[in-house]
Amino acid sequence: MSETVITRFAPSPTGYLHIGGARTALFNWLYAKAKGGKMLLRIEDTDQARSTEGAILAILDGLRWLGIDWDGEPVYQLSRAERHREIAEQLLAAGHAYRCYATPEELQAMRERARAEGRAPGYDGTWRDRDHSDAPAGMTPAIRFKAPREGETVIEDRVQGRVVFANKDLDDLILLRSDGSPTYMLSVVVDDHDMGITHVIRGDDHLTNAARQTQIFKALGWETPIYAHVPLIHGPDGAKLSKRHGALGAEAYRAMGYLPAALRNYLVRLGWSHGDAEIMSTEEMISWFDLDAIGRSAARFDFAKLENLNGHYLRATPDAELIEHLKALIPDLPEGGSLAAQIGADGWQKLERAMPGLKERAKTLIELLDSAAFLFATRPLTLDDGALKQLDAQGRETLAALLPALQGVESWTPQALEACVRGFAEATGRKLGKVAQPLRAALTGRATSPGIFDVLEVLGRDEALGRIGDQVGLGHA
RNA sequence: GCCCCCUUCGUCUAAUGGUUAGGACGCCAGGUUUUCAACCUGGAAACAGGGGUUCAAUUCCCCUAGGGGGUACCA
Repeated sequence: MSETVITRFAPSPTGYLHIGGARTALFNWLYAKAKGGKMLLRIEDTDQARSTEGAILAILDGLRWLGIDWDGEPVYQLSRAERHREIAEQLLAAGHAYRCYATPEELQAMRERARAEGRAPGYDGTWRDRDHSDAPAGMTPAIRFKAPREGETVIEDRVQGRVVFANKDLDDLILLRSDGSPTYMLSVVVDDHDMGITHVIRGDDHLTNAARQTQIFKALGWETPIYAHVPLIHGPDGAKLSKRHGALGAEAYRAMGYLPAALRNYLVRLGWSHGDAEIMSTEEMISWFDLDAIGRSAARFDFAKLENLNGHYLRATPDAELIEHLKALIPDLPEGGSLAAQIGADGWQKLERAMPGLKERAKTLIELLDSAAFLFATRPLTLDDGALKQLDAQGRETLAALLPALQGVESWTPQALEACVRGFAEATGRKLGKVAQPLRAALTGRATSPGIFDVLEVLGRDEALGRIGDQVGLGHA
């Protein structure tokens, strides 16, 4: 018998849902699902100066897009400030905290001095034992935690193993700012306790915090949650993820044309593995996921692998579903408005019919859209360099000879069209490629496209013959 | 500076006190082919360095180097 697992994802709304946060959310979600537990969402907005409404929305949207849901309503940490203050008072009354009257300037000077003397830059504990009556008049103090000075604090981390911190290295942190607002360190402890969090799965940038939080839990006489500190994700060059490379929000990956399922699959394999399994369904992820299989070293973000996975998921997704993804995506693209107009109602039908050939070749939805451009192009087509090369004198001559044969095709089906073109090639002693390539260029304006007989069919008799005519000088139709 | 964590092919990773150190992406070659993809076959590619422990270390221990995180009245 074991208690129900309750995890939480606790982003601070100072920016978008970045890739590291997305993976943390995914791990929390998977673990909760794997254990039949719950994942709660807590918005850590206690830094009022940096938290924004827009960031909250971006994070919630990002999670929804990724297909990660949470149990109950999100908890806004700021709304619990009263409770946090109450606990700070309780700590103060119990002698586990004290009032600190040091000014920011004094603290700054203290740090500089410590640095100059080669000591730890933490708070020196000036007000720890100093009498209350020494307090400067008219000043509201901050409340500091009276951290233990002797001994050590041990974290039994499910990922990192046993991590030991000497208490002398952990200084007296602020619990309540002088304006009475609670700090992150206090709020996290109180909220994790009150929300009944059993497992804290988060980035290993919080490892030191786990030690500090453990001390607070102990002072309060509360049981600590089980910790699992996951290594961070680095940029492709191994450096810390920054806005300049890789630290993009979920919506950026969406805009680049990645599928949520592909991103989930990619992310779950960053730092976690299940034998040789690479491509796995969400159900498989849930049934296989466990904390013990999370590695301890940081991973680099590799777009090439994400693209490969995305291509796989693109091919595996039903055509109609891809259409839905595209319809949702287009309005958010830079040229989305004009593109939507260009496609029109009739274009979506053509797109769906051409989808089997299109999705086979694309790595992202953006590529898919790009390769579908010929469907919506209007005559006469603009030819790219590759197409121009195919449509040299010889190519045009071939098309001119082929045109009558195509005009004579009774039923405009891929099968009939293929029979016609192959027959033409054979009869005139040409290799099929010598016919198919100029044809492709004339029909799509490019040198690459889905199978040429499918292209002919999707375009329809009139449009296809018109495009060929344009290239052999019979332009108009 | 101090504290903590990490180190297997270019990248994500598997495995093991004795293996030809496995898979995936990427790359190269070949096949297939109406193009491009996809697909198939093959190939190059790794245990950071140095000490120990041991009959035997990639695996256990120590040191060095390199990388990362933390060190706020941010979260």
